Amino acid sequence: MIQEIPGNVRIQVPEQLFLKDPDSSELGKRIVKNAIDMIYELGFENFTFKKLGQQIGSSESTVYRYFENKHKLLVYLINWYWGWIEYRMSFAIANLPDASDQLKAALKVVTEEVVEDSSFSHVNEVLLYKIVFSESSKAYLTKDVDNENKQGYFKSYKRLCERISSIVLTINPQYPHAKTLVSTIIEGSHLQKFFSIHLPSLTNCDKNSCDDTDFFTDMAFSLIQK
Amino acid sequence: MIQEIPGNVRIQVPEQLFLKDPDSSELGKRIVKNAIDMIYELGFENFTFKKLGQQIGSSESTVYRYFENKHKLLVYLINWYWGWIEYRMSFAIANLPDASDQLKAALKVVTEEVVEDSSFSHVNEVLLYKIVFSESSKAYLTKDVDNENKQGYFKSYKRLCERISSIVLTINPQYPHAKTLVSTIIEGSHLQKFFSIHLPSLTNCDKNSCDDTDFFTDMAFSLIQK
DNA sequence: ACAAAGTTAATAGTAATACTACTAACTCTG
DNA sequence: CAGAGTTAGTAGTATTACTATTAACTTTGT
Repeated sequence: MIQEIPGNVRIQVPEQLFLKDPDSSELGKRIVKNAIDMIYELGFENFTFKKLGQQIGSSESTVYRYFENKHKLLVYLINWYWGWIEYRMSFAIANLPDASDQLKAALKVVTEEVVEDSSFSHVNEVLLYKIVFSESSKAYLTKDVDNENKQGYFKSYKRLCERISSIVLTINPQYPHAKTLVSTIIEGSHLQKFFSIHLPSLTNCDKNSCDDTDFFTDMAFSLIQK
Repeated sequence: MIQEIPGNVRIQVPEQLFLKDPDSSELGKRIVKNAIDMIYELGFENFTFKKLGQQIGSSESTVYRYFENKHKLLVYLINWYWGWIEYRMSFAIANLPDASDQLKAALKVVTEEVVEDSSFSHVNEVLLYKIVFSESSKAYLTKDVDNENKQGYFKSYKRLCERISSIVLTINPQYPHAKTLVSTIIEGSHLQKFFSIHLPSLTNCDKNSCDDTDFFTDMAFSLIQK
């Protein structure tokens, strides 16, 4: 069940990722909405600003007025996604007094498949989830990653990992691999989802119900409690 | 310690990945050797056949005679890498009667950093390892993955995972997540290596001694023996 | 020995992509 | 309603991925 997000909340994205805030105009929102549709349809490599311009009945350079290049647009989308996940996680763990319950709830939000569009925004979260698990590593697997990291391109992701790691450390302050564990779980869960669809011989997950939440939750607690 | 590979052994790569076997000529070997150097130097995105042609004192189209495009060249290199790893793994587990010892040895080969060039071939394994952990997921994260999979582009990788999974199942035939566990470990180990260098806040691994073999070995045995 | 056949590699392209400079038009402010 | 600022479209350029053609060299059969 996806947490309903109230109308007065916006997912914040680091402003160095856009030239003009796509959230500030109708055209900007259409750019983001259609970018998600098209990256999902075509894959990131085959997606171009020219095609996007055509799709929104405008021109290539219009898109360039919002985003410097398609790589930054991808990074923008991924930051939006992690911001959204962190928001949902905050709700999921709110008022849970026990750290183990918090970790369970957090891992559920992070590893569970997104199947429902929360429709609180112009963003289609179901498609964005599919983009994230099949394209998001391209955001950091570049030669420019160190520079981009310095400029805050991965802020949202790092903050989310940091928050979950701190729950782990609440459960066991002596556990020395909290960050390694959390990043392995988050990326691993996306990987399994991708494998279940495209390379099924590499996973035990089923295409239709890739339920790896149990697997990764079990992994976390087995390793922490030692 | 890297297993010395005798001169009469060749790492086999599926032949649909090249137009002319680069192992069959001096020029082909120079193409592969320099491709590894340049992909490492420039990153896969900035690497082009034109630049490679210049590097080897030849032309772009010469490279095209060996490889259909740069994506296939990357897939070729990655298949070579996994073929090489499987070869080393075979040696590492040979004559070990106990399945748990076999798994330990296999995970060591798969997760340990490659720091020594075995110099049995024209391939620089240290650089190739760096390419694999920072570029290899681009080989399958494409829109054409299903088709490429059918054509055997990921053969070597799948065979390696299959072999390690079967060791897991020897230890515990009831364990239902053998394949998920193995692919999570292999990809996770590369991810941690990348993070330790470029996004250190996402890992507890150290840049200089990213020793995640213990972490992943512990993970495997904790989950299997339940 | 040497013509025919096959192999190899360089030249010179094309189409598509990523990105930019410039200009026209519209809008907001005093 | 003049002038400043904003927005978006046209028309480019440089680079990239890839291909068609041709020239030259090597091998093979008689």
